[in-house]
Amino acid sequence: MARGVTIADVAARAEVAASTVSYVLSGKRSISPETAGRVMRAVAELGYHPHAGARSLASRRAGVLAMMLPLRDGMHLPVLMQFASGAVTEARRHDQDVLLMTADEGPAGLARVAASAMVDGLILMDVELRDPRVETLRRLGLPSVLIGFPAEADGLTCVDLDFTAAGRVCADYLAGRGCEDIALLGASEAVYARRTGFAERVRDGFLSRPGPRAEAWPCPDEPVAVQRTVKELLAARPGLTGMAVHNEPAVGHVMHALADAGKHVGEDFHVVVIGPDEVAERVHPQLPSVPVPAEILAETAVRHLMRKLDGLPVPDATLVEPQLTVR
Amino acid sequence: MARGVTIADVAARAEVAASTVSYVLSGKRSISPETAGRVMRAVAELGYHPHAGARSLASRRAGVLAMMLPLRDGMHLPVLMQFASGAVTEARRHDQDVLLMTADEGPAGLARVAASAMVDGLILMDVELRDPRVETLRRLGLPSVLIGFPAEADGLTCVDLDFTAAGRVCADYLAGRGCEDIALLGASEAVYARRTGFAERVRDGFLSRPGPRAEAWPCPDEPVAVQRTVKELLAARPGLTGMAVHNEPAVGHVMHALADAGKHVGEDFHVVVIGPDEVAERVHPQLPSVPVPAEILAETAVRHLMRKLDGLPVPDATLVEPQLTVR
DNA sequence: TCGCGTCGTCGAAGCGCTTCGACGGACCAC
DNA sequence: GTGGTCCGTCGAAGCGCTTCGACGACGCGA
Repeated sequence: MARGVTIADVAARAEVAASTVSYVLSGKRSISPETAGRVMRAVAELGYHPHAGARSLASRRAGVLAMMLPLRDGMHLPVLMQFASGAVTEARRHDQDVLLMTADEGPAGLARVAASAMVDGLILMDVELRDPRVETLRRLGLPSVLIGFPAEADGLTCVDLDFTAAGRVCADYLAGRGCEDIALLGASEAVYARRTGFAERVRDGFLSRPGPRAEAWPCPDEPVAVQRTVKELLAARPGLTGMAVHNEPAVGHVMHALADAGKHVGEDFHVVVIGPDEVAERVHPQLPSVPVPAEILAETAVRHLMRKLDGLPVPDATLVEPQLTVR
Repeated sequence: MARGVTIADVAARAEVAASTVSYVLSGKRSISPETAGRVMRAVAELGYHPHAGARSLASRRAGVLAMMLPLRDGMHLPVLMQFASGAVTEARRHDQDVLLMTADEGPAGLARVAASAMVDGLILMDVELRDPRVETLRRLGLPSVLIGFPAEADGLTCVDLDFTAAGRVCADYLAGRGCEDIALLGASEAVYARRTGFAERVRDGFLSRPGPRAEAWPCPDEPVAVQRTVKELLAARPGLTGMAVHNEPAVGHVMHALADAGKHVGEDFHVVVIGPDEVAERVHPQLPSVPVPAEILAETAVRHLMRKLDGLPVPDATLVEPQLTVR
């Protein structure tokens, strides 16, 4: 491989000054069409790509966005991946690259990438109510967008699924199937205790719908416990005909327990999942679901971040509408 | 936020030349303990982090690895995510960051990051037998490690699960449970047709075990088709008592079909999954599985890549041993 | 005593790019 | 014709770092 084509090579070939090449490429000064043409041709012929380091040094813009993902537990892996994929795709549309960080780097990691001018902005995923990274973020002044809402969100740009609406959509769906007695099988108690954010909001939305009699139960993750919980729920509410499940690992076991209890899902009993499509597709029968729209969230986050980098205004809070997929 | 602490600030505070600071930090020349101590103290007090762009410009090392993931179909999302996570974690141990790229950028993307000196090396995931990126990679001479094996792997560094061994492990497991008549329910025909790599290898490994009577069937992904396939298989092989399933979306439906056919999995019939833990855990009963060891592959890949960057020798091909998880 | 090798440190020269100020030349209005 | 504006282009000055060569100071053997 050649020792790297520099702007000087391009300039020489196009018979202009290096600064002219720079201006052609950035469009920051007007250049005559002939000159620009010659430059562009030279660029193409030489396969020139500006040296990222040099560019970031001179222009104080790295062309890179950092994305910090939670990597222990927390959100569901496929969703995370969709998110990452969506973010990269959208970032490339803005000519940015994406640096992947894991949450275990914590606040120090943020300080590091900020101080080293390695990235221009940051997307922080899976933000918890009391998140130590948020304070660091404020102090660093690094432009950022959060997925999720911390307790004190003032001055921050946050994006998330409208979980309240998601809960309501599920209740609506069940009501629409004629259910008059429904329940939400939620996350485990631990989740409610920890990041008291979306789990509550789903519940509130679910319970807010006037009409059917509704109730919310927390639900553990382990197979046996799931079966027990379902059994108890059915015993406590004999008239139950519909259920929303907001607990991915439990879905398969819920279905099993319902079958054991003699319920025919899709016929005399209705189930809707709040979770990824895969989960809802891989049980029998396949279920309707309200997934976290990871791609949309990612795109929105990147778009907002780019606007901030360009000094444009963005809304503080953005709630994305849930979409029910019927199967 | 301050306008960035530079090496000059550190030098001033430690009362040495900037070059001395640089040498302390890189260890490339010997520095007296006293001086080094003063420098390190200044670094800590000022919270100095070298400017990544400047460093890469001057040293021709970016401190960044690129990771190119397939983002349409292909590998299973959670595995990809585990992989990404493992790679980032391992990369940080070597003081490297990870840039995320998607395969849709294709060869041009490789050329771009290579020419812009944005990254020092590359990890290419989910390499197919005939992969257009491989040729570009050869031409660019960018140090790289592939996950998967292309048709012509000479001169490349490749890492992958030993799929043949994985197939054998499954056959072993079933034989160990006393099964004398077993089958492999594999990927859909399309997968066999496309990236004729691991699907075949699993099959060969599975069939290679002497002992039980064994056979391999391709299997579609759609619920109904899965059920039909299982039904046909059972009809064709009435004595069948064990099955390995190498098809993630199908697992749940296979279980359903087996139940319909009156088989009691875990008792008179045995099933083992080649796929992620989640899939095997979320059916009833939970199944033993041989997952793709994403973290190990990622770590191995990063480690190999770092060795290449340091000019050390690495094996051309590395096959990671499969591990069976019994539940 | 002198010369020479070592060690620790410094200064300066880039790395490749952006950006600022300047400078001809063309064009316009008077 | 003269002066004032643009317009398109250029040259040079950094951006913050690494690295090379040099240079005192010191210790050693002759």
